[in-house]
Amino acid sequence: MRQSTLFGRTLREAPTDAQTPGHRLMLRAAIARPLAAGLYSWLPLGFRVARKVEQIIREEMDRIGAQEVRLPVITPAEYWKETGRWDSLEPVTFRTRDHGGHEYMIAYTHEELVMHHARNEILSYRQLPVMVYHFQEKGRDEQRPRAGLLRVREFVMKDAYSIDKDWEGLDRSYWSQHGAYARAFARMGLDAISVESDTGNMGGDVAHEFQVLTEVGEDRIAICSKCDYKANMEKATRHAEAGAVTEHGPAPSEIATPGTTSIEALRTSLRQPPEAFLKTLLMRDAAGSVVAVVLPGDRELNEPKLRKLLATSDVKFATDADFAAASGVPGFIGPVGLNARTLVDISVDGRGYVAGANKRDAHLRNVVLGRDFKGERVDVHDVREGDACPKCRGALTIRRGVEIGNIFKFGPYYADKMNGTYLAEDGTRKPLMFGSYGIGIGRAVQTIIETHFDDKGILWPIAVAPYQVHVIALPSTDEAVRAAADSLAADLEGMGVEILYDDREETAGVKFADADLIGIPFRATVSKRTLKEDQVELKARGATEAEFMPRATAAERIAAAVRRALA
RNA sequence: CGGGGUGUAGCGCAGCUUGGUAGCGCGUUUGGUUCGGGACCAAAAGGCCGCCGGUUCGAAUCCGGCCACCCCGACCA
Repeated sequence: MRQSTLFGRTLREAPTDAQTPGHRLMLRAAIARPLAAGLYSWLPLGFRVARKVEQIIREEMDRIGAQEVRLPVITPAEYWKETGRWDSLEPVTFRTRDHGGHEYMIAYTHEELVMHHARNEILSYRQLPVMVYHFQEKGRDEQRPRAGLLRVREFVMKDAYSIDKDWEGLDRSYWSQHGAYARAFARMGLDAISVESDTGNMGGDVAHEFQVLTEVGEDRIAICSKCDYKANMEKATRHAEAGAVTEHGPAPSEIATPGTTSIEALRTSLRQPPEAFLKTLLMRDAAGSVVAVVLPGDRELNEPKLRKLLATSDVKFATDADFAAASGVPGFIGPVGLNARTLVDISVDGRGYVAGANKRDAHLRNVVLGRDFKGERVDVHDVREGDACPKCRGALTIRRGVEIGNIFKFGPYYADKMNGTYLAEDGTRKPLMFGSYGIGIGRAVQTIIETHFDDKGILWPIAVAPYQVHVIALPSTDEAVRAAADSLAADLEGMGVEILYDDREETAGVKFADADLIGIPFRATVSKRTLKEDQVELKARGATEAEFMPRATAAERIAAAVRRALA
C-alpha cells in the first residue's frame, strides 16, 4: 500500500476531548474516526487491524468446532417478546418500524435469534452438541459512550452460542470457549484475565469476563494477592467474620443528634469512627417493593448485588411516602422498630452500634443485631482493598479493567422461555442447554493500543498490526532512492509480506514521526545514505538500534524477520 | 439520568468581562531552496463565530431557548 494514496491522515495533535492514551493514539494514527457520539467509522489502517483481530478469533472458534453463521442486524420484535426482553431492553436499544408498522430492534445481542433457529434446526439429541458464532453489529443506545472505541453505541461483536443436551455438556462447551478466548487474546497481544462476573440483563447464572487490567478501564476487579480468586466488583465477595463479636452491653439509649443526618456528620460530632455506626438505606425495586438495607457506616452498598438478590432490574432510593409507610425518618432512619423488610449485610457484626432512632434529631446507641433488630443476612456491600479473600483469606486488591469478552452459562433459561426443546435419547423432550460468548472487536482493538504504546505512538503486536513492514523512501524525490524503495516494496509484497510504503514527498522527520505513530512493527528505510553502501536499514518499532543489510538480500532477510516475529 | 464543561478555518486555540466588519500557531495550495527525526523563504486559499429568536444604529461578544460533543458519577455486554 502506497502511503501517498492512503485514505485517512495522521494528526499531529489529538483533539483535547480524547482523554485516554488509546483514544488519542487511535485518532492520531488514523485508526478510526467519530461520526457521532458513540459511533465510529474504521479507517483503512484500523479496519485492517479489526479484520486481523476477527481472523484470530475466527481461527480459535473454528478450532473448537464452532461454525460461522451470520444473522441479521434488524430483528423482529416477536422473538424478543418471547423472553420479555422487548420491554426490559427498551431503554438501551434502537428501534424502528417497517412501512407495514411492524416493530424491529437493532439487535442488542443475538440470543433470542439463535435460539429461534436452534429450536427449528435441532430436533434430536443426535444433533447435539453444536456451537455457532458470527461477527455482527450490535446496537446499544448507551447513555454515556466514552473513551473512543471503549464504549460505543454500535459495534461488531463476535458472539458465539453453544447448545448442549445437559449441564455436563454445557460445562464442556463453556470451558472450551474459555480456552479459545484465552488463546485468542494471547495471540492478539492482550494480557487478559478471566474473572467471575454478574450476568446483568443477560439472564442466567454463571459468567466470566475477560478483563485487561488498565487504569482506563471502567470496571473494578477484586483480585486476591495470594490465590487465583478474581471477581468483578459487582459480584466480588469477601470473608467476613459474621457475628463474631457479641456484646451484651446496656439496652439501646437515645442520644440527641440535631441536624446530624450523615455518617460523616455523626463521625465528627460523636468522635467515633465510621464503623461504629449503622447505615440504613431504604430502597425500592422496579416493582415498588421497599426494603431496608443495613450496613456498617464504613461500607458502601453494591447495587448490582442488591438487584440480583431482589431479582429486579432497578433499585432506587425510597420516596418520602415509603419512609412514612416504614415509620422511618430520612436522615435518622435505623433498623430498630422499622416497619420494612430488612436486609442486614454480613459486614454488620455483633457489636453495639449507633443507629438512627427513626425520630427526628435522634439516634440510638448500643444497638445490637439479633437483640434489638433482626433481618435477613445478605452480602450487598462493596469489597475494598485489603479485604479478606473469600477463598483463602489473602488480601484483596482492587484494579481497573476493560472487559474485552464475556462468557455466560445460561442453561435452560432461554429454552424455557422460547420453547426450545429436543427429543432426548429416552424419548422425552428436554430443553436446549444454552451458553453465549461475546467479544467486542473495536474494544479489543483500542485495548491493544491502550496497552501497547510509548511516547511516540502505537506499538502494534505483529499479529494484529495493520501492516508488517513500513518501507520508507528518503527522500522520495530522489530517482535512485525511489527506484530502490519501489523494488524493495515490490519484492516484499511478492514474498507475501504486508507493507505500507511511504512514498510521500515528506521530510525524514515527518516520515519517521508518522511511522512511530502508526506503529508498524518493522521499519525498512532506503535512503541516499543507505544506498551509498548499497544497504537497507531495518529497525523494529520500539528498538533503539537499527540493523543494516545488503540490498540484494534485504527483502529475503526482512521477510524472515517477519516470519520469526509471527511465529 | 444527575453534576460539570466546551462549541470561533482541517486540528489546537485567542478574541467575549468592557458590542463597532474575525485573529494566531500548525496544517493545506503555488513557486523556490532544502532533505536521516514533525525544514526554510515568499505568495495564497480557507469562517452561516453550533442553531433559532430577542435586545441594539450595530451581536462571535449581552439575553432567552434549542442542539451537539466531551468529562465525572449512576447505569450498562
